[in-house]
Amino acid sequence: MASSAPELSPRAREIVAVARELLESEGPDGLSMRRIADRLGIKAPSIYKHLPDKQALEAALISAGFAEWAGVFETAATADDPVGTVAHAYRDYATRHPHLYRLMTERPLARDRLEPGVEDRAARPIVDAVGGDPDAARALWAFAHGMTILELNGRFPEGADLQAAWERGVAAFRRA
Amino acid sequence: MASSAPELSPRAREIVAVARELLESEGPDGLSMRRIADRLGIKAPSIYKHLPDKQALEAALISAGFAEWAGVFETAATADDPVGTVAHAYRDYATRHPHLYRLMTERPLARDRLEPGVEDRAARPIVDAVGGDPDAARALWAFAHGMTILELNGRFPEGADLQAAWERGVAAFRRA
DNA sequence: GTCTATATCAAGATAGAC
DNA sequence: GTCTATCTTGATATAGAC
Repeated sequence: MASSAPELSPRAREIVAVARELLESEGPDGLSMRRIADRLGIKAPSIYKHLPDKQALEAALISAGFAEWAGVFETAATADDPVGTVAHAYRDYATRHPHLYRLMTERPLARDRLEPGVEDRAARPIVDAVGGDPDAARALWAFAHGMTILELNGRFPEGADLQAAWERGVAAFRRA
Repeated sequence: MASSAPELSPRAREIVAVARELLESEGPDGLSMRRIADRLGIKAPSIYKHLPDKQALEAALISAGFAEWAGVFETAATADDPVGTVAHAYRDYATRHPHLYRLMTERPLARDRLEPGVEDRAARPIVDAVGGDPDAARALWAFAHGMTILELNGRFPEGADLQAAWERGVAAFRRA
């Protein structure tokens, strides 16, 4: 049996909130126990009285991100053009939260430390958007993630028309 | 003007060869100056007599990877089903060299330290495969990279039929 | 071409006092 | 709930002798 995340104390929640601010404003280097403690006006070891380790902190941030995905995608999946709207929502979220997006997607997931069910809740609207086929949903997700992360990494050529590339991919998946 | 990579001495090439073995067999942790030196039977500082810094080492590995991509994709792009064949070649390369694949794709590219032209040579066959449209090529690349890196990161569910997901995506891009 | 010694930095985490 | 002091680990890189 997976263990799943324990409830967080109010103080732990404050710490997670500060961690998120730091991650979003300064990137992964901001997400160190010392930097978080500095921002809180305490010392790094004190954090360990409220959270067992750094993974717990990251898991809380990732769980929150998935919950936000679920909300955004659920709305998008009910639109006239579900594939295009979900893709747009995906890109929009990643653009607004690039560092959190990386944290959520760039490494293996410690699923047993997440809030139970959040990952599935985030995924379901994408399956719905393509009409219920999980294989098609995975392909669409791969396209959206690839566009997103390659753009975040500056991997497309200087003058590339990424809007056009998104539209090409979305059109392909809309048809299929 | 970008500076581009200087020629490597024979000894530097030996170091790069060992670095590649270590990267492929042990992953990114194997790619440390100390581990490379150990394998060569020398001390880490000695490496700096042959290569200016670690970035030079990585750039050499990445340039080699792009050159290999170019070779594989050029063959694939001339097949009956260029989109499917290029996608298959892409997945196959990443499966055989997962750690090098990560090194090549997961971070911003230090383009001015690469062997000039290799990146373009690797990209051209993909553009050819989709009939010359760079936007479509970028979308196809994003799909292939997304499938690849999400699989490497263990992000698809346990029993997911990834072959089916690849086929779904390829079919969509073949049509478009 | 290689060595030793060292600089520099930063990270996560623990023990135990208050 | 927070502190100080410390452990442990790891990395890239430089100076200068041989």
